[in-house]
Amino acid sequence: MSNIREVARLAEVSVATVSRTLQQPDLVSLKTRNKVLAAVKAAGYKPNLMAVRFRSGKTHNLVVLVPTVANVFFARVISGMQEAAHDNQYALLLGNTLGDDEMEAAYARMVQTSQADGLIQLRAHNPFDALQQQDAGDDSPALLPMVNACEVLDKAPCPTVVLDNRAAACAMTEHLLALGHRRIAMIKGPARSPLTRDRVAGYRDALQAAGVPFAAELLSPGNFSLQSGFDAAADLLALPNPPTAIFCENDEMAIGAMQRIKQQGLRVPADISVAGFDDISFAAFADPPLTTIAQPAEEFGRTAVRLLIDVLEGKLSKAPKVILPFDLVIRASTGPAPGVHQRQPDLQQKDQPDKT
Amino acid sequence: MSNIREVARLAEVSVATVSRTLQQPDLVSLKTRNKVLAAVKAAGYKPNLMAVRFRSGKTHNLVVLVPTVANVFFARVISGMQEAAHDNQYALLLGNTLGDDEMEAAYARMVQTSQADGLIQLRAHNPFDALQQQDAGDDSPALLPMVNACEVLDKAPCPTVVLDNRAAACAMTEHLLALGHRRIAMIKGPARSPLTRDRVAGYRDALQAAGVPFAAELLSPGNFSLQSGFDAAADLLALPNPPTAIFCENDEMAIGAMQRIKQQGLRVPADISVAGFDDISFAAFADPPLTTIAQPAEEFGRTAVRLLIDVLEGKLSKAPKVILPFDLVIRASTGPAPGVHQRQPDLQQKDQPDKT
DNA sequence: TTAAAAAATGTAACGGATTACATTTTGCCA
DNA sequence: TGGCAAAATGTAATCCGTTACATTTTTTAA
Repeated sequence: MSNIREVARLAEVSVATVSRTLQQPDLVSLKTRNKVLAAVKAAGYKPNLMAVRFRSGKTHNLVVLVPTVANVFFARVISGMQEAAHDNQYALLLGNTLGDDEMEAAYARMVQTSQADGLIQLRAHNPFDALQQQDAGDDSPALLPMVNACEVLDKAPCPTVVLDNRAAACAMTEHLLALGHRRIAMIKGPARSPLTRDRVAGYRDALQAAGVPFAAELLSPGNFSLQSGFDAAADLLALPNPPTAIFCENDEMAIGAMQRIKQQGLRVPADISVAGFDDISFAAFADPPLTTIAQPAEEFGRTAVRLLIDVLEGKLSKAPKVILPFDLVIRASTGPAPGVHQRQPDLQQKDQPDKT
Repeated sequence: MSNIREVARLAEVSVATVSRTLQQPDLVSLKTRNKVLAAVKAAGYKPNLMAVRFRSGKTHNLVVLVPTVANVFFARVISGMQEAAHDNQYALLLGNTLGDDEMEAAYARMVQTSQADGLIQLRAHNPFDALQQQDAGDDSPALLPMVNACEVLDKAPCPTVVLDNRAAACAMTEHLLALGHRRIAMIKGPARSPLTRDRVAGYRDALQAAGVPFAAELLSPGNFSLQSGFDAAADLLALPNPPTAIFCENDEMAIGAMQRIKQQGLRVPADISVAGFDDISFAAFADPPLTTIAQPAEEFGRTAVRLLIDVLEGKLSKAPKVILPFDLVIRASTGPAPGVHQRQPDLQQKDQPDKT
């Protein structure tokens, strides 16, 4: 591959002129500019971005730490990130960490070793914690080159992008309560996650407001996989006094749960209502179509990238906390509790899977 | 961040000794080595990988071109790539191209500009074609730093990893024929794709072998999305003589199609059998569980990465074509054709076989 | 026409690690 | 203990753009 000196030789100018022609054309006379551009073309010259970045100290790479790309929701988030990154001339380095702290630390080190400028974390964990703190004696404790999105730390040392999970879970629970349900189960995510904690809190808020006592046995653990929803539903159905509605913390678990319920010969929602969270594409095509909380997944990604770039460019002094809106999407998987006869089901607008 | 000169100063040695201590420790005496390592620790020194890579000319980055990460199958492939890349100290740059040639070319340029060493393409298209060919006068026409996987070009100028789509589609069609189906529809992928062409060919192979005439109206176009399966099924059901089985070229379309079929009041598989392709996680949790062709998605990713690294390291002289195995997974969405009562399927005879 | 200002171009240092080659130190044997 | 080979270490070039500063050319104004 030819380099800038080669081009300079061909155009019979200095390397500085070549560089300027490409970076700040108005500093170069038209005649010289044309000469240089011709030489560039003749030499098939492409600046070595590795060299540019080495010198500038900016890699224009962003690392994304995602528990698993195989999760449909995260895939959408990443899709949004990709879009925003591409628009800003950044590239995305994918870190599929499987929730492993060790692996996350390895990727975080890419920032320290100048392989990437910053990092986006989709899990409630600070990967820099595992690394020895660099120059702690700095006078200006700048923000970490990180953004925490979706599942966020309680006291994140960086900007965050988050949903009001508590309010969303509350809204869904209220929807179920309004349908007459009193025994409402929840299939949770991994226990230690703040996200799960918030959703459980919202669920309890709604129960309390309605004067429905909280029953610990209706809280079932899951891990966001189809199978875990299936298994948790089995446990819930085996209770002496099973629930009439199951609120799952994501759509995969809801689909798994519905599968189990139907296998048992029960009908959704006639016998048991099921609700999900996320509104992945499969939700609208589930049988019955799934009532869920729609999250602006792509917007999470876009916002996270934009915030990170702002941090990197020093445009932020404080770490903002962006709260994105959710939407209660009522489809056919939730209905009146058994025994409750069409008691004015609130705004029952089942949307067809016709619109994507 | 401290650099190698800082460490050299601290350890009172030359920069060369520091570099050797870290790269080829056996060339350095134990005493010096310890001194250097202490200095490294004291300075909190991390080699600037940007500099290392600039000098070595190797970025240790691989670009992945994927039509859409939101596709569950591709997400699994990427997951496998990630694994293999990480094992080999490579990082993955994600290129979500949405099937756009322009975008693909932009990512391919990253290889030319030394932002990445090589590229993996999951679509049947050579992104380097759009770029002006560099040094075509080379005496040794080396392999392109590219691997083409999943959806591959007919005459790929690089290693490929592929499924025998024709055989797989043939196997599934044979399964449906064995169940007594004679009017078997296929919901295709995008028309111009070799992958779709091969699957249609396999479908026709099986029909022909069974002496079942091919009917063009049973070939319905789709684009691998849930919605397109839904729409295509609607069209097929509206035919004067609708199919008794629908073979979809991926699981999403199959799930969409089942949704449509059930909405029409028909039963799967009692009235219509439905088969998919890919065996994504949702397939087993569909209602009914989906009969499909299982592909080793993660293995596609792993193999592609390994092959690419081999190319980059010059270990390959010719471009190998790796064919991965498929598996026919029979679940509950396929059953005997209506009217066929567990009998030998080949006793079925058409009264007036229309010649085409 | 000439001096001064403005525009264009050139020179060379710089960034951080690697490494060929040069130099110094150590180890060993006679 | 001298002398030589081997081991250890040092010096400086190199990778390739960018850019501060220096120099040359052109333009402007008097």
